[in-house]
Amino acid sequence: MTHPFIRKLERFTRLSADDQRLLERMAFEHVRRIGPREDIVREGDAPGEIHLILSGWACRSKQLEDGRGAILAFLLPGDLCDPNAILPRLMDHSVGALTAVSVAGIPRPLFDDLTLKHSRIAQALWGQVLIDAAIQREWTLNLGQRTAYERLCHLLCELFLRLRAVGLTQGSSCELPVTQAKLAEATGLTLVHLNRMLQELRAANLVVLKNKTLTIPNLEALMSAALFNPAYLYLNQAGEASDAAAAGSLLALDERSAGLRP
Amino acid sequence: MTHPFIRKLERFTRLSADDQRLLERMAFEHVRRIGPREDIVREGDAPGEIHLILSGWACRSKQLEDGRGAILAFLLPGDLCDPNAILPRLMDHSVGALTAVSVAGIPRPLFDDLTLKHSRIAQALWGQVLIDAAIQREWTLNLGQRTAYERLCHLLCELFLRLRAVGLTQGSSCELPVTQAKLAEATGLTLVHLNRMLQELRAANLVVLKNKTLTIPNLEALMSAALFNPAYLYLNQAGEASDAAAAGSLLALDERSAGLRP
DNA sequence: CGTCAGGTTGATGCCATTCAACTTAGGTGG
DNA sequence: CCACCTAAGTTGAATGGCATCAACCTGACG
Repeated sequence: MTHPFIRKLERFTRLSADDQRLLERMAFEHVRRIGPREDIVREGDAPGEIHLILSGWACRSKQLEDGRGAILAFLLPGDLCDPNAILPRLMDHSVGALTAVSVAGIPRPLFDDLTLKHSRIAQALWGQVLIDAAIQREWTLNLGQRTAYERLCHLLCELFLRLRAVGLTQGSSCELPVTQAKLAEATGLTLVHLNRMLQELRAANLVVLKNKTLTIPNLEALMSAALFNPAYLYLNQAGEASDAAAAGSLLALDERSAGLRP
Repeated sequence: MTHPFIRKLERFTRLSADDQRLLERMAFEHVRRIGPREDIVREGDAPGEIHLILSGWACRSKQLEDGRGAILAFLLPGDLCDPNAILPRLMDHSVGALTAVSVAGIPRPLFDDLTLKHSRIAQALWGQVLIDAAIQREWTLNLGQRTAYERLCHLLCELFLRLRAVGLTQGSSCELPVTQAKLAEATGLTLVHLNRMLQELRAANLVVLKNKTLTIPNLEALMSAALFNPAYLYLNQAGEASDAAAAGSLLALDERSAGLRP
């Protein structure tokens, strides 16, 4: 019974049962709980820990001096917050919690030791970094070339597929615990215009969004409206198309980390 | 007399003289020459080599199905073309030469051996990957939040500073061997509008651009117009503020690689 | 019951696109 | 050497996508 984040790490390299156990223990021995609008890491920090999201949503964000700011990435369970920290560098952006979040905050020395002795684990982690980079490139394309409408379609597709990959979907639905304001920040649109695009999407019957729950009646159609090509997510073929009902993994995750709360 | 790309790699970790020699030999034993509009790596490739740019300009680019496409990054001497290849994965985008380019195409087996035995080198390379990721994030912010005018300012600032970091500037000037069409693709603007922004920049006396040569009379002013914060480039303080005249490194690079041409 | 965050709607205007033409410079062949 | 061609850059006018400003609505909550 492997955890979602471990399955996610195995997208590249197979991890031995030993490696897996080690990772799990490491992660669940350093759980930290973070409230909805708190920061996990702040710009300029010299982070002493590597943060791995266990549950909840977070985002990378960066501000201009005059106050304008953007969300640069959404971080979902299984995602690394600060790969930068793997090599000692200051953060060039912040990571903030969008919902209540539980993260594993693994101290650098421990982490270094882990990756040094277990090259497979190191490799798996670097794989995540490369996927993150691929996603960032796709976002660049998104903002540069797609229309507002396509942009929103694309973002919703990506989030849904990424959630499904870690077993956080139920059929054609998933949680979307973010405000429209946040979606606007992520798509480079104003709140007003994002709202209008969303309504067009609803009118076209491409999405149902109510009570923080997103339902995609026809994923194919949404993907085609978004000009979405999932290659950049490097999902495994069959294995990751499973949802929570099949994997039962969301609960497993939450029970575990909750159990460790002080 | 170290090469620019080696100095660049040392932005994080110090490399031993041994490491440096090894790297140089490795690079210059596998030089490949590539013409102006040729591809270095193509989307979907399963690359057998790691490519390092020795001279010339290249770019990452990605297309949508309907033909729209964007430049996602400019690659300058010292940059890695396909960090993705460090772990075995298909390319999710293409890398094309913008000018005549000479690249070191290091075969994977050799490369793996190198990084395995010399952890410092591996670390230095991963550092580059992380800088690339930071640049990509800044581009996301650029496209999402900055106006067309600021966007162009920002791009020119970044290119100038990155070139200066590898000794490819002369005073306040550098080569800018790309067409306006390419700048438009990189900023998410139309060619027409980019041209107009460029003229505004000229009128404001912030840049002089003629014959593929960019001159920035007042870098401070340009940076301020761009809301430019250089932190994300992770430049060293003093060392990398040197230009070609001081370092004499551009010539060194070109002579070497040219000498190896078949 | 007031307050506040989140969401929705309308009117207006500007930034950037689109379409279309024209200029300039470099290169090639007759 | 000029005639022609093409890539690159420049300019004008009209359109439209998205931003801006400003209300107003809704439900949750103390």
